[in-house]
Formats: sequence, structure tokens, C-alpha cells
Amino acid sequence: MSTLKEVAKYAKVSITTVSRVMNEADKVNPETRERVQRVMRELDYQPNRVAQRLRTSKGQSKLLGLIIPDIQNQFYSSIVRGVEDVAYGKDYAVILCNSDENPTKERFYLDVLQSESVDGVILPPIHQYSKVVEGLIESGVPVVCVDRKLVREAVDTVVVNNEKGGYLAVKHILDFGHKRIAILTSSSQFSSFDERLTGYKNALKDHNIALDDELIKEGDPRSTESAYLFTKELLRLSNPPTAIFATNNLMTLGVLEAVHEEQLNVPDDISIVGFDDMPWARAISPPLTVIKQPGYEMGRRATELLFQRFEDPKREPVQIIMEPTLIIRKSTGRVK
Amino acid sequence: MSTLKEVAKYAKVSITTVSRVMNEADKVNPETRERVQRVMRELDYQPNRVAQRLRTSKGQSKLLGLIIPDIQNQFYSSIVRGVEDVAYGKDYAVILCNSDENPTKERFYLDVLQSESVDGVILPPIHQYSKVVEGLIESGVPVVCVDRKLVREAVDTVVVNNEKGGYLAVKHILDFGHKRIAILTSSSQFSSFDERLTGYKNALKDHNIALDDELIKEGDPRSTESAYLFTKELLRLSNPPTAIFATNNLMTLGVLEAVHEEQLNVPDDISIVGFDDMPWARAISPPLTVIKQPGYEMGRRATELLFQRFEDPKREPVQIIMEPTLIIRKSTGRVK
DNA sequence: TGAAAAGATGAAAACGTTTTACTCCCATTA
DNA sequence: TAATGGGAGTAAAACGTTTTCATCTTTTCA
Repeated sequence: MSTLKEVAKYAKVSITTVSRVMNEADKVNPETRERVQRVMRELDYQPNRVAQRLRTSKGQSKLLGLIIPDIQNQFYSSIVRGVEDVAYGKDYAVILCNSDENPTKERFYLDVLQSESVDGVILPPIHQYSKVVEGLIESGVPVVCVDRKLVREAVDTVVVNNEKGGYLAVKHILDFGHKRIAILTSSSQFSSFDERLTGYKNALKDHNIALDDELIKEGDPRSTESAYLFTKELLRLSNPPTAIFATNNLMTLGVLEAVHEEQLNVPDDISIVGFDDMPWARAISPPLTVIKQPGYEMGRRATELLFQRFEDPKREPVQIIMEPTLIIRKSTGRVK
Repeated sequence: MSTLKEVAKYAKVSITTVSRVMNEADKVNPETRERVQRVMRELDYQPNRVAQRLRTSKGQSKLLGLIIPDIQNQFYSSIVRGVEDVAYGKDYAVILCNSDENPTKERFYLDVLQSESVDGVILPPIHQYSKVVEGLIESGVPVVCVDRKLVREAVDTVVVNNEKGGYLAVKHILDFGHKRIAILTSSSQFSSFDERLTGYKNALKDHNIALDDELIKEGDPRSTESAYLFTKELLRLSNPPTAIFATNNLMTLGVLEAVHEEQLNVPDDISIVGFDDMPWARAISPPLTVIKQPGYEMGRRATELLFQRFEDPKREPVQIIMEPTLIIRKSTGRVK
């Protein structure tokens, strides 16, 4: 690859001038500029981003860091795509990291990102109290949380109204007359699942239905398998649920598999509501009723927030709360 | 962030020595080393990767570039995960790029990757003759193609035996006595779809069934919608197919949706075989018969190939051809 | 005992940029 | 006519590393 130096040599100017042509073109004589630009084209000059970055340490790397739990979860790939699209629009590239909810990995990647001096980082924090993230912010790296929030609200955040999502799902089922509604959710580490469970509880309360711990299953939200097993358990109960609310797309898959294996008819024998509107949700039979989170849009908004912070590092942190939508298809129905 | 200089100052040695402690620890006196390391810990020193990279231009960036058509296609997210996992194992991070099969985007990202001086690039080439990719190789950047190959075989490649995949799928259907088998595939730009179509044709030929152009639909493989429309068309034929082979997971979704909408029973009215074994394939009803490509494994192998090339830049390019597997579930059956 | 080898360290150059602080030249103004 | 100012350009420092070369001290061995 050719360098500033070579361009300077062929154009018979100093490297300073060449650099000016790139960055402050108006400050150089039109003729010279013309000549330099021609040489640049001829040599197919591409500025070395590494050198650029070393020199101008703040806000010029044109690199974003994105840490997500697992790219194989389609909800996160939507977010990734949203991030990527707005990044590309600004000539940014993104470094993608899978944390697997593992603090060691998160730590490692955060170190890498920082030492690559990325301009900003987007991530769903692993813990609601995240020293790691706060450290990052303190050391001056712009951060935005997506999907999950920190208890301390001093950071830009884009989440969905999870409580409402949970409420909507359960209310929809209740409206069909169901009384025994099971929920598959995560242990309470993550704000998002916590809130969905709260929504579930509130909906039941509002309909004067007592909570039954038997019907609340908390497991690993990354594991379809565990959801499958839980569903089997639920179905074996002496007084089994007539509806199941699965709080993310992976768990939904486990529920579906178990239910089909038991030859149950959906929705006649059992109603199902999923969380996340995945492409397959409308293609299956019966099409799945779900709570849709706008993953792609969340990724976009988060990235926009990041760029806004680049513009104005002092502005007050913002919390964007997006609306979940209930998409009624055919997997829910009147209780028999 | 603290620098070598600061560490040097506090440890009362030169920066050379500190650098040595990092890179060739055995060449420095144990006592000094000890002292330097303590200071490093105290200052929480993290080497600046940007500076490192600028200095040692070849093969030290600990960054990989990965360009894929679209992360929202789950097959590609499997590949990404495979890449990421072996990269992480070697303390590498990966820059992820979505090309959307768009040469302009590919060009842009390739420039970025090169100017970030990544150690290597993994990608499914957009064209079977790719000047871009060859240029990259010539300028000394290690490249490995995954999922799709170049006609010129002078580059490391990991693909699946697509022809065999197509053959397997169609033979399986033929064995149930089907005579009219439709295929949904892509226009012939991509080696992978080309080969799947060849497999289809060969299987029919081997069973002495004449090709019917009406049953071969070539569209945009990224579009579930177009597959949906094609399926509708097929179903409206005076002599409609009794089985459909969809050559990737997105198209499969379109087929499924159309078939359900027409209230057809699978597999009694129509048999369906998909390509790619996605998590939802076994969760739906009836579970889907598919050709499975080992996406995750392909990502892993590709990355391993890349690391091997770092070790030995001179070695002959290798073509790894992985086996597709037919996974028989319940979406295919005897023709009625 | 003295010369050579080995061990431990440091000064400075280099990587490719951006940026600061100049110099030079010419036009304008008092 | 002398001073001022602006336009166009350059030299050199800086960013944080790695690496080359040099220096000094200690050990080894004939």
C-alpha cells in the first residue's frame, strides 16, 4: 500500500500538504490540490487507519465495538444488523464480540476494544450493576446499553418496555379465559427477563389470579433444551397449564418441540405466546402469536445515540424505551 | 490508559526493557522483570494495539476481517460463531461486515480491513471470478473463502459439497415415488446454488425424469417473500409439483408460509425438503426434513486454515469440502 | 590474567499519520 | 516606504510501540 510519503514524493510537495488535501482541502492551492489528488488516484492511495488512529487518539477510529451474548440468537442478529447499517452509513466498521454472558470474555473484549481505541461501544450489560461498563464510561469511552439496562441510569440506553411486553402477552391469553398460564423465563440476572416476569405477575394480579410457583420456570434463556425440558415437566403436572408464555425466541422453540412431541394441538389443547417475532414465527403452522421487539430498530437507535454522543459528549444520558407489540396469529385461542 | 513510558518511569527502567518484559521475558533479569510486572499490574497497563500494529506491520494485529452477505441469515451466523470461537481462542477479535452481495459494500469493507491491516480475511466471494479477492491475495493479505468458491482454485477454501447436497435431497424425495419435484434456487451467480441445482438435475436424470423448466424457479435467495410467491405460482400450475426443494433456509420459510396458507397438508399433499438445519426445523410441525450444512464447523475450519497460513505463508492452497447430511424428519412422505 | 563471550540494559530510529510552529512571498495599508 | 497580514507551503514533533544497534558489566575459559 502506498503512503503519504510516496504521494508527496510524486506530487513534489511535502507530506503535510498531502495530508491537508485529505483533511482540509480548502487550505491548499487548487492547482496543487488537483495535482496531489491525481497522484493519489494513480497510486490508489488509501490512508492507513492504524496510523491515523495512533495520532488522533480521540474519536477518529471509525470503528465501533459491539458486544452481544450470542450472534446465533436471532434477536441479537437483528440488533447487529441495525448497528451495522447505520455504522456503514457513516463509514464506520464494527468489531463484533460474543460474550456468552461470560464476564471473562466480556472483560477480554472490552480490553481489546479499548486498546483498539474504538470510538464507542454498544452492548447489553451482563449485570445490572456493571463495574466494567462504568469503568469504561469513566475512562471516556462512549457507551450505549441496548436490550438491557444498568440500575444506574447515567448511560445512554435503548430498551424495549419489557414489562409491558410481558403484560400484553399474558393479558392476551387471559382474555381467552385461561387460568393456568405458565411462564418460561430466565433467572433474575438480566433486567429484561426480570421485567417480563413482572409483567406476567401484574397481569395475573389484575385478573385476580393467584401466582402458582409451579408455573414459573426459570432457566438458562440461551438453552432451547432447558425450555423443552421445562415444558415436559409442566405438561406432566397434575393440573397442567393451558397456556405457555415463553420469554424469548430460543425458549419458544423448546416449548414448540415439546408440545408437538406430546401430540398436543395448538391452540386447542394449549395456547402459546412467544417473545421476539422471528422470521419463522409466521411460517409455521399454526402461525405463532408473539410479542415483537423491534430488534433492528433498537440497534439503529442505539448507534444513532452513540453518534450523537460523539457530537456532544456533554449531553445528558438518554433512555429510549421502545414499544413492544402483540402480534396475534393463531397459536392462542379460547380455553376448552 | 497507561503507556510503556509511564511503566518505564515508575519501574525506573527504559521503555525497551518494559517492552522486553512483554515480548521476550526471558531476556531480562528476573528481578527487574518482577519489578516491571508489578508496576504493570499496579498501573493496569494494557498495550496499545494500535501502536503495536503500526510498528509491526505484518501479522500482529490480532484482528480478523469477516465479510458475509447478511448476518440475519442464520446459516451465516453459524459461520460467524465458528470463526469467532476459534479467533477468541487465539486472542483475536473479528471485524464483521455485511456485504448484502453488494460489490460496492464489499469494496468498501475490504479497503477498511486492509487499511486496518487485519491479519487475514474470511469471506464468501460475491462472484466466482473475483478480481477484488485476487487483488487482496496479491497484496499479501491471507484470505480464505468460505461457503462459496472461486473458479481459480489458488485460495484456501471451505465449502460444502453442494452438488451432493442437492442430489441427496432430491433422491430422498424421488425414493418416495415423487415425479414432479420443484426447486427454488438462486440465479447462477453463486457457486453454491449452481451446484445444488446441478445435484437436482443429476438426481432427476439418474431416475429418468425429464427436466421441466416450469418447476425450476430462480430468484433472490435472500428473499423469503420471493420464495413465497414462487410457491404460490407452483401451486397454481395445472400440473403442480408434489414436492418442493428449497435451497436455503430463507426460501424454505417462504415455501412453508405459502403451503400453510393454502391449507395443504405436509407431507400428505406436498413434501418439503429444506437446505440448512436451522434450530426451528425440528421444532415445527411436522419437523422439517433438511440437508444440513455444518455452518459452525465451516467457520471453524476456515479460521483454522487462516491461522495455518499465518504460520506458513508458502503452503499450497487447500480446498476443504465438507459433507452435507440428509436429516430425515417428517415433512417428506410417499406421494399420494 | 586477559580476551572473548554472554547477559543486561538503554538510546534512538522507525511505522504513517496529524498538528504545531514556523518560513517565505506577495499584496495591502498607513 | 515601511509595516502588517494573509496565503501557501514545509519541517519537525508527536502518538505508543518494536527493533536495531550500542554500551557496559559480568562470566567463562585458555
